[in-house]
Amino acid sequence: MFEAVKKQSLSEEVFEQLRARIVSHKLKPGDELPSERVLCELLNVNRGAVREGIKRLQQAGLVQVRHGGATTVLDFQAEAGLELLASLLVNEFGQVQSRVARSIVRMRQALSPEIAADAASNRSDEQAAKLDALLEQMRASSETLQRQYLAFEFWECLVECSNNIAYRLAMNSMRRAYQPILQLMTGLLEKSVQDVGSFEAITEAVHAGDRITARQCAKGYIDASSEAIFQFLDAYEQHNAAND
Amino acid sequence: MFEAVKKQSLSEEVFEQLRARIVSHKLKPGDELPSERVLCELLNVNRGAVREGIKRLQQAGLVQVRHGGATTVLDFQAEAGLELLASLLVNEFGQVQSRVARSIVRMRQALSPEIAADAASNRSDEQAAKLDALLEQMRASSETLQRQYLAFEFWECLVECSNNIAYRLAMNSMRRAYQPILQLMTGLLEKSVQDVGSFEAITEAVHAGDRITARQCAKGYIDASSEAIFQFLDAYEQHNAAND
DNA sequence: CTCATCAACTGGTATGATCAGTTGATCATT
DNA sequence: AATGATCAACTGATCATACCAGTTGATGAG
Repeated sequence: MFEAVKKQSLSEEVFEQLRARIVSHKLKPGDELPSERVLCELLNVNRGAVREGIKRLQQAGLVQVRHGGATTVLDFQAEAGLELLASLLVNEFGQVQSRVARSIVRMRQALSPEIAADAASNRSDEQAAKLDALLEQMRASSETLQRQYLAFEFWECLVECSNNIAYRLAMNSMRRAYQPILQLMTGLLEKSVQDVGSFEAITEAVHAGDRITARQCAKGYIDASSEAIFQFLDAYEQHNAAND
Repeated sequence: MFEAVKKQSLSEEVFEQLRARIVSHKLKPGDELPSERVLCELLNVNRGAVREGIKRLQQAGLVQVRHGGATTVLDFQAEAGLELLASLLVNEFGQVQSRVARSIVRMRQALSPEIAADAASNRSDEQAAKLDALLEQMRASSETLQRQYLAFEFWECLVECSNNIAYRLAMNSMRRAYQPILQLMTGLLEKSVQDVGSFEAITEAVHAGDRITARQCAKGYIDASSEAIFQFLDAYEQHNAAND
């Protein structure tokens, strides 16, 4: 019903504005940012705010700062890390970039079977028990939305089972990217979420430590769910193309 | 021969110190950072420097800042993005964390075949030509080290061919992590790098747009190379365990 | 016990001065 | 002409000191 009022600090605003200009290529790699003192004037904020915003750009791999020289824009495709996905998925006009969406779904599709396989090899007993608990909740749940959340939790848990920190961090980055548009996907994933059987099969294989079966079941599930999204994106692209 | 002298800014120093304490769990999730004014005293720097450092921590997903309240440490395993890998691979004493190394190699192993498959589907003609050029250089090259660099370039190019921004950003994050210890791996990868045949087969499949073959060849190559690293890590772990 | 108030924290913003690298023009030396 | 010193004019980096704004918990009136 209610939601927390958004309040953005000045440095965040600075970061956002510059980030948007960079990812939209209004500022191209090699371009030089205005000097901090000039940015203060342009954005009408104090220099500290500008510097803090730039520090974040630097941390995100979007700019290079050199003492004494100008701050230059980097090629984010070559330099930035996976967390930039969240910035790329939705463009400046609020439209979902279908190419980015495809990329995310595709990467998830590529990783999921291997995550399940590693989960089967590496899970601890408590982790396996947690999978069981989630499965039980899924069986008991009737609402689609809740089921979807449980499905995501199930995957998070599988990632934890895999004992692979890279998988986990990558999933964090991907989650950050699609979280804001999750409600768009409800209904789209309805069919695959109702398929509790796949989750049961995966859980069983993970319990048994059966890599092969875990991988296979996960692949079956994730391929179907990915395909649904790809088809939706096809339609979405055609719709956008028609409105040009 | 020569290398650029390193110089670290104060805010970077602040960031590094806090980051190290967080990833080493000296500061646990939920812990509160000292107030900015206190940190100034402790670190003997200006408050601006402290704030800039904290902005970077915030950007990295390591802390949560609340106006009026204390800055709290987040659970980086649950919150941070993939670029944190670089911070995790080497611990505070300069030792490589083999669990993290395994994670990286495993993720690379999981992604590479799919990258090759997508490259076969999506490559442009110029990208395919670039693969050819790299392959030619590899054939001509005799030094192991140079070959290794070319091999990495080849993979970067494949990622570019895949037209998948998520793959690309993920690879950036992983590269940042292992780049600093690349020289440790020379020799380890010697055998797989000398195997130009695999690269030829992948290139050919990508040219032909043959997803299946591209995936298969890539898998063959990456599995062998990963296996070599895993065996090394086994030995490395036993060596470390023996010295306890 | 409830609730308003307020003091004492916390982070956020503002200003202005100064330190410290970088760059390019200038000019004397070779 | 080539080299290297010097200097002015940028750039970012650091500092000190205010003050604004949100949070928290103790205090005290009702």
